Amino acid sequence: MTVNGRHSGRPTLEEVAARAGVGRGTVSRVINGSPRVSDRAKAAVEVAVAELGYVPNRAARALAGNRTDAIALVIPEPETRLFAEPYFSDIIRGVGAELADTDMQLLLTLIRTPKERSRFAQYLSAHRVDGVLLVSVHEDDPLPDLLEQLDMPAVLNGRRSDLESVSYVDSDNVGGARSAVGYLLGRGRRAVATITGPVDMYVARCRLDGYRQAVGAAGLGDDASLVARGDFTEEGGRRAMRELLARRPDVDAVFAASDVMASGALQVLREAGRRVPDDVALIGFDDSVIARHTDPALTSVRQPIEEMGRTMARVLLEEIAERTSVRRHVVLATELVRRDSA
Amino acid sequence: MTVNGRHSGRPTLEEVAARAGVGRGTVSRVINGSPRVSDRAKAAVEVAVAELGYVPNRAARALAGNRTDAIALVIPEPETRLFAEPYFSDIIRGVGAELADTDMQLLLTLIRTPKERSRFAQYLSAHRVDGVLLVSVHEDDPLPDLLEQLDMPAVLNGRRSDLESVSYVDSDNVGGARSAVGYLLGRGRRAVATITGPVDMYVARCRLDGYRQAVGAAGLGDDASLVARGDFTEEGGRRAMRELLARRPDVDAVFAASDVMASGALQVLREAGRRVPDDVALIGFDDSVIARHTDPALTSVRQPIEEMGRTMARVLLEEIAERTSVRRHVVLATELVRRDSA
DNA sequence: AGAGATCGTGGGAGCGCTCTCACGCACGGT
DNA sequence: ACCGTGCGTGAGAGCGCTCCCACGATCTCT
Repeated sequence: MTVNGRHSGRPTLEEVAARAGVGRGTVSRVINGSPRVSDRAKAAVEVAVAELGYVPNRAARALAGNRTDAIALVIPEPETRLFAEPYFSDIIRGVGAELADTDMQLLLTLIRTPKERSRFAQYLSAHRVDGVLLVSVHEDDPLPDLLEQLDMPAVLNGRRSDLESVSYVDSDNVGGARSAVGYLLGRGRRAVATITGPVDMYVARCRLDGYRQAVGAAGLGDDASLVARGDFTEEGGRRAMRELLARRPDVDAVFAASDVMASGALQVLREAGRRVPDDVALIGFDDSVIARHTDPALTSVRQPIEEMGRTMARVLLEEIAERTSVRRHVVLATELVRRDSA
Repeated sequence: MTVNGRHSGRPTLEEVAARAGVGRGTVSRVINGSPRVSDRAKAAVEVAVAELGYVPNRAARALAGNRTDAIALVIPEPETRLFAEPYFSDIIRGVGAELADTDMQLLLTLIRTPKERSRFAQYLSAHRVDGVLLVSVHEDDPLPDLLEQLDMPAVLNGRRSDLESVSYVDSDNVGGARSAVGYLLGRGRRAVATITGPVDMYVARCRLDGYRQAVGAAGLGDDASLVARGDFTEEGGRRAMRELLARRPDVDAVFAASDVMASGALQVLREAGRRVPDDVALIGFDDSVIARHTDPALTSVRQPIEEMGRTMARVLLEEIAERTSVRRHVVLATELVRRDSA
């Protein structure tokens, strides 16, 4: 049941050429959108392509053209679990949306063991993708450096530090934290505490910075007794909140650097008999599912995750297209989503 | 520059062969694990491969071998949002784990528009993947039929009906619902209601069936006034719960076919002044993040999602390996996770 | 001991593209 | 009229692999 052909497969370039009455080269030019083709030839080829239902063979193209038309989305596993839940799918949604009109393929690569990491390095040097999207980079992650060294187009989601050299797309963690704390201060709260993430994570430091900036801008001194260290887990949030309550019984607002920690803090506040938001206002970060389901629902800082995914893909495609290795750094704005907890 | 000289790329099969002092064919046999190679030749090749850091060129292999060593994970978009959030990442985690020791690539394909759907169909007929993993099939989804028609190895996550012909991996929705309801009955609840999903979804019907089986087994009649229809949304859960409360003020337990609906029901119960679990016991389904963060935390039926992902991948690989198209149907057990709501 | 069967092996013939080059042909300028 | 100059074009030469066939060497079995 092959169209009218002798062999049992998909039509090839050659067959299209024969049908259109042109050479292989001309068909190739039309397929790849080269301008140096006469209108007549182009039309003929397009007809033949349509009639035969021709679709280029990716492998052949990759082999001849020395490219792959594929990019990898790399996810270091340990992270995934920690993530605010919709994060992952939102990033993918964004990347997918941006890639939809391209014929780039999206390869998913999970890395959870050192073995898989080195496997991936090998993978990269075998040039099996045209570019890499790296989610949730750690400060001590060697992958970005490897990517840079191999001169492989790459875009990080987040960055390792202020000095990040590899291209990245990040959300404005500092600004988000600052506006959350600013909001609390604006509502007359005076003893505004914060529960931080692990301070060896850049993103945690940024949120703490934002807190400090807002507090400083309000003319309040930097009071260490209002800063408790968490670790982005619920239990960590509980612990930090207990600490805060012990140190500063007068606390009237808390900015937690993640919804998960805020959720933990909320439990402790309730147990301690503090009403939220009446006695203590509470703001989280991430605007995750959790935020909508706690009682009261959490006011939280939303990151434009899907937009980040889209931007990452766009930036990567640009970087692949122009072969120069100009780094791009994009920081997207966050948004304070007001609910009931503050 | 490339003919037989040192070119600037990765080592090729040919170079490995030269270095090992054997022919191209022999190297290929070693690489692909063919048994018909002498130990001596095999050792020599392995040394050469290691020394040169040889990694086979995927495109060349695909072109010559007429396969791709890639499978697609297809996600119909409208669904994704509905999903209990960790679902998606858990499936991916499972698939990834199973694929880790293979050199199969995982391609992610989002389908959100009819245009993308037809694009994907074309993609399939161009044979760009060796197999397909299809998440969250709808009953009227034409994709599985297309897959079957193209004779493309495929595994569904869930099934369209009892008569599903394509291979699938599903969780035991009927059994999960039955055990949840059985648990409620076992604790002495007598007016056990259920909030169903949309009845045009197979999974929703299964959970309703499980409910009916448990109620029937307890010798209680099938009481339509205890069945309220939801739609897997929170608002649907609220509406159904109000309905239930109006019809049966004596209701003392509710089995909701999803955590999201259970969360909605919980709000209505609280507003109505019913204590959970004292007055009304409540069980959800999915064991999602939400379940852990409501107050009280939801007892819920857990699906082994990651295990489903793993199984899907394993089944697909088998199906690709043996070219026969024997269908496989795997149903994995669920587990009742007891928390505070029942 | 001879005839087959079996094994390991090398290398030719592609797989379906892209790249490149050289060939016409139509122009413009002189 | 002449010669460039440019454009559109066809086709050869690979890209790096797998498949397959044929070859000699070894191993059976009568």
